[in-house]
Amino acid sequence: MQRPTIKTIAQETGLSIATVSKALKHSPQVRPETRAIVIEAAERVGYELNMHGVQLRTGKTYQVAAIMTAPGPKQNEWEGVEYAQLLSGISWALEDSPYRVSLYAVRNFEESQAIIKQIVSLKKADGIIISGTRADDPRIRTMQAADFPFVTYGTSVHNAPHAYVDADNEQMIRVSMARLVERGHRRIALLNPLSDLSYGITRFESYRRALEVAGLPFDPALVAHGRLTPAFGRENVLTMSDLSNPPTAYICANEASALGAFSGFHERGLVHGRDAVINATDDLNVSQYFAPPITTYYLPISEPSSLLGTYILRRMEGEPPEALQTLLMPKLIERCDDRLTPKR
Amino acid sequence: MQRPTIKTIAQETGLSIATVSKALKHSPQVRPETRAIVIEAAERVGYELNMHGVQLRTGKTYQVAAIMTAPGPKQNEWEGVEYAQLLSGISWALEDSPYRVSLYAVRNFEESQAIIKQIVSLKKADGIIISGTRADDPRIRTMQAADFPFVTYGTSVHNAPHAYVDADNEQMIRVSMARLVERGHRRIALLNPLSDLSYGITRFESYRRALEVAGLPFDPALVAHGRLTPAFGRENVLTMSDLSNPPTAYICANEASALGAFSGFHERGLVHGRDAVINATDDLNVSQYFAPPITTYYLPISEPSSLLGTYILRRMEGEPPEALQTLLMPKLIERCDDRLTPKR
DNA sequence: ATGGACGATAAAAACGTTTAACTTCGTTGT
DNA sequence: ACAACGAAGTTAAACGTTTTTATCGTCCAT
Repeated sequence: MQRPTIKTIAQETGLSIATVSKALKHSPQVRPETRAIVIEAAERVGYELNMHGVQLRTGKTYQVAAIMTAPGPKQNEWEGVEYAQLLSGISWALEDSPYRVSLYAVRNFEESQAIIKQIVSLKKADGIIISGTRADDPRIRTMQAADFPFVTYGTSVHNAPHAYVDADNEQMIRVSMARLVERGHRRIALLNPLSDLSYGITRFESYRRALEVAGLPFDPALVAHGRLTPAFGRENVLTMSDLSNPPTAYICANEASALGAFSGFHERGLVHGRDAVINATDDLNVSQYFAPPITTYYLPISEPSSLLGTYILRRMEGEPPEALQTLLMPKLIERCDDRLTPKR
Repeated sequence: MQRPTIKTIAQETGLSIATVSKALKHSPQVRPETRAIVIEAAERVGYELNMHGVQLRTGKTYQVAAIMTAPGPKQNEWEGVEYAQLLSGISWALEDSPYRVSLYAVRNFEESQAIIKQIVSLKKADGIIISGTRADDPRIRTMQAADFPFVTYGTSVHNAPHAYVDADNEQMIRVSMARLVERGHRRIALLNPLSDLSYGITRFESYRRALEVAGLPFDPALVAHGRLTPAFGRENVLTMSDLSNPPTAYICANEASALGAFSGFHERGLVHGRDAVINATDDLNVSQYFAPPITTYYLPISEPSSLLGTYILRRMEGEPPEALQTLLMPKLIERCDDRLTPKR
């Protein structure tokens, strides 16, 4: 038995395939009674739309390309693990649509640039979702130049307005800094993402402004930029704690670097809460299991990811990008007082 | 300017589209000189194969469905994070092929079953990769009944032979147990995955056999089955350490539960290496950052994931499943002596 | 010379859908 | 009474491939 097509239904009902096609997509050109007959026949024979025919005819792919930057296979560091949840969130948001998530794993920025050019020029997808945006992101320019629907996880600074979802890094750092200063900290370290990433810049600028507001000096030795692995967190704690005037607080940009920071504490014999404290941003709800649990800004990854999904759908429907911009404020979860208990 | 098709090349060269098509796919029916002309013209006009035409004509989708079971969006526990690396590994393995990874995120086993039936019956992909296999897995039966190419991450017990990749859980537990027994442990806890998962059963059976070999009694109170979240690790340490005769070693099935176990240690005031030790399986190389670092069996996730990719390719080419079965032995990384230092 | 085989290319059909253009027929307005 | 119109369908073309079948020389054996 062959799989039924609209032709099958046409024969079954005595109508033409054109009418069947129109009936199935609720065209006003076909009478309700006729449509009912078609629907009935379709169900009876177990008809399912064959996307290949549609794709060839319409040129639409019904694919949303998710570009995932992950370090190469040799790189066995704990990085980018939140992508799993991100992808599933996007996938669920598209669940009731005809769109599917098509995965493009790339190793670095250049590759993502090349892939995006290819997707855009060869129309390998109808929409693109990217992350790891830069302040001035050439990929965004590529997609905008081709008028190609896309949503970014992360903002950009110098690009024309586009659809995005991001955590409110500016506010997060501002609040975080004020809270630490209020608790007596004067030397606060910032473990930041790579400095070409947009949110790295946002966080850094917010940090500097917060220092100014608090009347504290800026010390470049207390700021590190890098790939947010545990190794990064560990190494920076090791070097910064060796300073003559070491930090009493570390703000880590994610849970991986926070874990690494703990490892550095352990190595140096530092006690959390006595010698210094660690605060982090966490979207996997994992830092509650650290020993001790730490204060975090928690943004469940499911929120931005489902937004990314719905935004790309709406963007592909033609909604203007300005209407599809959201900054989400992570929730402060205070698991520590974060005041240092004086050594005695 | 329209995108060039084989028709464009046909006009350009004065040949028919049939000849062009054959030339491009290296059919022996076309003369080398003719082929050269076609290739030249194709490059000159910038021709790229339009997959939609191919798909409609041949019925092939050039999609590999990756079924990813992740807890629902409400469930904000750290679980399944290794999927990110797994997916990128698969994606890279398919890079030089015309195949793409199409992501299907599901919330539970039943959903994955439904999705697979759909993919198989509606030919929404040419191959499927699943994980979380059960001892007797109905999804495997579905795919085998339809003679549909697939590879599993994880073995099965009662199903007909199929392509799979897995860690050698039997050996891993056997070696792990022998090592702990040798170091004086008599009460060894097993924090195991859900008992309907194939590797949960493998691990459990290996555990029981190892106890027998060592002449140790089996105590059901020392075995827990569950979703491998940090919460699971934590809770089991809390309850097991309250036993009148608590375990002196915990074998955790992944890094998430090991992290949770540490959290339980912290809560109960247990010191790693004095009161008990934690060993774990780790495929993200993260447990080296625990405080203290623990002994783990490390299998870089890139290995199984790239194998999954190449296996599904070979399976789709018609290679028999028996040739596509691999158990990978994780590498023991001893970061602790794991002998208890006696309290004094 | 004739017929057959073969090698190289062309013609045409097919995959399943959408959609522009056309037909048919009943209704409406004048 | 008749043109104009609208509603509801139909016809046919098109999307870009692959593949079966047909065509046309050319070469070779008879």
